[in-house]
Amino acid sequence: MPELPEVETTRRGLAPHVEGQRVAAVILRRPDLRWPIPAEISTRLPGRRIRSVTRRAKYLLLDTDEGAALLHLGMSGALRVLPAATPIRAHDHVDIELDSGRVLRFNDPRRFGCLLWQPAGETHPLLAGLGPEPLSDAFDGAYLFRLSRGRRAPVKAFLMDQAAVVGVGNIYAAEALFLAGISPLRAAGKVSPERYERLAASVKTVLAHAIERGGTTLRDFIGPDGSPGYFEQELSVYGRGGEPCKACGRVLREQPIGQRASVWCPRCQR
DNA sequence: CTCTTAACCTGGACGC
DNA sequence: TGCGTCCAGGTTAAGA
Repeated sequence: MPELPEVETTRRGLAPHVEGQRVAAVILRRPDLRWPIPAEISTRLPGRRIRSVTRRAKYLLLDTDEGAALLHLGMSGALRVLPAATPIRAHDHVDIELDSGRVLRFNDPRRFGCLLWQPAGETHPLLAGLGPEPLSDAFDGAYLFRLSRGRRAPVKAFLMDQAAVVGVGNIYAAEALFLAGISPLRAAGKVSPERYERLAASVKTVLAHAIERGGTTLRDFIGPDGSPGYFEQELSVYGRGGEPCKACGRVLREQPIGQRASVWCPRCQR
């Protein structure tokens, strides 16, 4: 469930406890997540020092000199740093034990997440086709406008396409489109350059603000220290179908777009 | 290419 | 209390 802000919140919480630590052991309790966990996680990771914890799109990378452990939280995954003796709970699939005596524990009820290995100097195939980071300078209105020409899919689906821009999921796509005043149903190829400037700026604003708040906690998400995120208190449209628009009072419309629940204000968003 | 659809898996909420 | 149904923050694979 985590979108970019939740993954970034996880990264920031993890980093101080994980960076510089040597991996003492890896315990796999459930070797089949979305994909089987490759042998390298058991053979290459133990004994290596974790140089840094980085993020690309919604993936987290534990970087070592030999390569990187590549983690995705899927819809329901969570990473926590815990004392080594912490009792195992349901869906605690992987432990990465650290020299500090603590353990990095991966819990994922739905098992849509993954734990893969990226050899040093290589780019994992899953990372190869990703679009730019939304908070980078490479992502702006001109980029969105150019890429969207000729596209007939709804702009909301375009915005959630990780090949177009990474990190924007169902919550923040809805919020950014509201902030930009653009209907999620509008064809991506029919949005003007001016409105794409507004959309790019809205995406950056919404994501940066959500990161400041520690992400959005709806059901599953908890930060690495066990605390919830506080951004849900500021959601304008997501999850508010049938309720009044906070800007104009009009009843918010709800309708699936691309098989994802979508909410928007028919007056504020055109 | 672009776009749509089904599928992966589990738990919680809701209606009867 | 129990059971069936629907829904959920993501992503890929397959097909049109």
